Amino acid sequence: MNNAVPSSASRKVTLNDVARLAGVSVATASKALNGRKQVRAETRARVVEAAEQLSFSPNELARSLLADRTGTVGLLTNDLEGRFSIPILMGAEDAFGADSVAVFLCDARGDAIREKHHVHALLSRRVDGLIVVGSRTDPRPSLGRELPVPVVYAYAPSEDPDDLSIVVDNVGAGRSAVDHLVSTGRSRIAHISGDPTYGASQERAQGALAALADHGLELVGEARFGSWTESWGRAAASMLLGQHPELDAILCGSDQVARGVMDALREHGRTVPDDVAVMGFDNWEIFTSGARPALTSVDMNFERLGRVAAQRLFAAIDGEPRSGVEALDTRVVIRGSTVPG
Amino acid sequence: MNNAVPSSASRKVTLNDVARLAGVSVATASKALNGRKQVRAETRARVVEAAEQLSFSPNELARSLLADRTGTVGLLTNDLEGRFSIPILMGAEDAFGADSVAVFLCDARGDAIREKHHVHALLSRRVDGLIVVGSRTDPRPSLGRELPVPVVYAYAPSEDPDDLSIVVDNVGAGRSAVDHLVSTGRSRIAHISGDPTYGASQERAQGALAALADHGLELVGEARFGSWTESWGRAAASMLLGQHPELDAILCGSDQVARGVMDALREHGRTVPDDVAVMGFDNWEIFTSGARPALTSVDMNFERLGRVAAQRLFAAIDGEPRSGVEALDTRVVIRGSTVPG
DNA sequence: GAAAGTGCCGAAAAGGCTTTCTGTGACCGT
DNA sequence: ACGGTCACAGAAAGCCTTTTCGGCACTTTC
Repeated sequence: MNNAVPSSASRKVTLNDVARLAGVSVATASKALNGRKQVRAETRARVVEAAEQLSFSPNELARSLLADRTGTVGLLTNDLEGRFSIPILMGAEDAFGADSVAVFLCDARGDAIREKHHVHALLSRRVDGLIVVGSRTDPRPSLGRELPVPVVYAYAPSEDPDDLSIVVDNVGAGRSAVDHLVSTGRSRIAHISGDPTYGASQERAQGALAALADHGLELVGEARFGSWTESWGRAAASMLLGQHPELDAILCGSDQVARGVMDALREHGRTVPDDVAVMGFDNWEIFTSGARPALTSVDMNFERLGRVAAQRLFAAIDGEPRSGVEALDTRVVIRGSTVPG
Repeated sequence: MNNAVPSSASRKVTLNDVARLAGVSVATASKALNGRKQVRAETRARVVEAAEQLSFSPNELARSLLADRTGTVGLLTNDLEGRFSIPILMGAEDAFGADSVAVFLCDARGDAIREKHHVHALLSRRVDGLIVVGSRTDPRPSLGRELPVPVVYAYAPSEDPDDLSIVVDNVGAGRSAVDHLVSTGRSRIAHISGDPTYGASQERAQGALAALADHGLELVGEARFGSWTESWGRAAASMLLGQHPELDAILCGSDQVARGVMDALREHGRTVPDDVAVMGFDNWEIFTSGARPALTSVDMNFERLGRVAAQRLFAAIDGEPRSGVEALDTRVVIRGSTVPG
């Protein structure tokens, strides 16, 4: 308000300042700093020193305006407090290699209007590409084909098969879970999953059944669906134990459900893993490590998902678009709830 | 490579195109679209229609270059997978009102080098300000006073008292926790906290002791410190119950610890809340709601923290800087683990 | 009926940078 | 000594938008 003192901080040093200090033109200064060839070594040195002395940092805005590339991508999520976007974001950050690219993060909170708004805001800031992260694995509407930048869908695939989507192989995850249980000698395996309206729970169950069939086995009782909560796990496990006391393993739809299941087992006097093996999905560390014993779980490799999505986005930006759904495999993390010791 | 077909997407429509289609100059087009006064209504309408027809979206880069404001802030965190940055980010997004401001998110992962790098990258993209989120409540090094944009520290305060830091009032949180327990008729209160090297655990304990003193009470036994884990909670509670079976409440340093404590209580045949009340800190919903009964906890109001940080940052950008540490109060969320029913 | 005022529009500059193109002097070959 | 390279530096255009300023055609005022 009162004076124009620039907040006592180094104000706006531009290439012009550098050039003046080095006694050259801006053109030469630019070329010197960017390693262009048409500059004498001695001149370049002078410019570089001037730049350092002024701690010059080029204005990326101006640069982007010219280059028509901002080195910026938008990450549009619907799951900010959730489990998926954050590891995916970290993977993406890794893949981008923080040098060159920065990530704009927006949360649409499941609202299509807000999503449109964010897309528009991101585009007007001229992001080079978009990653869209869904909150569940079910297909989601495409942003459309008319966007001026490439888009990669992560976790939740796009409904449009011409888009590129990177997802988790939930069927394979179900298979590998059963494979693991069978490999530890279990044969009377039950399944308590989560919310039946989620594609993830259906797919995991489907994979588990397929694997059981491959091993010549059948599920103990029916697969049970409820919600992704501990209390559902407890309730379902209690019922299950009453009806099928012979079971020797319970495959749970998520780590949270598994925690509830383990609680119920303990209350029923069953021991884990000697008597009954338990495993979950997601490998959410705060749940797996707090369990007694620590919980075996299928890791969804979200960081890798983020990395792959970022790589694909890069490729598309560089003119190598792909389309279709790419499913990434998962990984069983073995802990005490399935193997003793 | 081969052809110049613009990826089958609407390529780069500029104000120039709009102006040409509307039959006016770019200057007029700009004024028309920005609601400036010096344009006839009829002309304005023509421009607006042309803009819509071409689905024109102004290039924020050019605009920012001119205005020397980007409508962009950087959020620098060290806790991406953790508990704090995300709600803070959401609060900040809220406060900014997604219209005008977008957030660059960077994770320094506790590495000072990486942090410097990110700061530089954000500054070269000309963010209008920075929010720095720490991973624990202990003071952290300042980014320095020479930055060209305002900085607000959130959760972890800056070591430099001339910086502005927004933190949680952990002492007050400890006080209000004890106040709640006392108000439900408890008088033999024990405290099992987390990692003693964290300022948060010390401050919460300190607040709890002060409140007890105010009520003419003393802690049952000593405050016990360990780690922020369920297993520590179980172990500590078992010991505690052996030494002080008379206790009627356990205040836990975090919700995770509280979960462990509740497990131990159940195994010792103690009931919650009738026999022993339990409460935690953080109000991490996945822990509080899974507990039996649901866990009373002190909510740290992270979203509000984010909102306030964003508001202060805005004020600073607009030339109203503050400094010092601003502590925000917390809020007890009462559930079944302290009151029956 | 001339001077002043009004309403609307466009030319041009600005913002910081990169790139192309032009220019200059040094050096080469003949 | 002269045309031709070559190495290097600078002028200027361009990216897209906003804003200032001047201009133009009117209308109002005495």
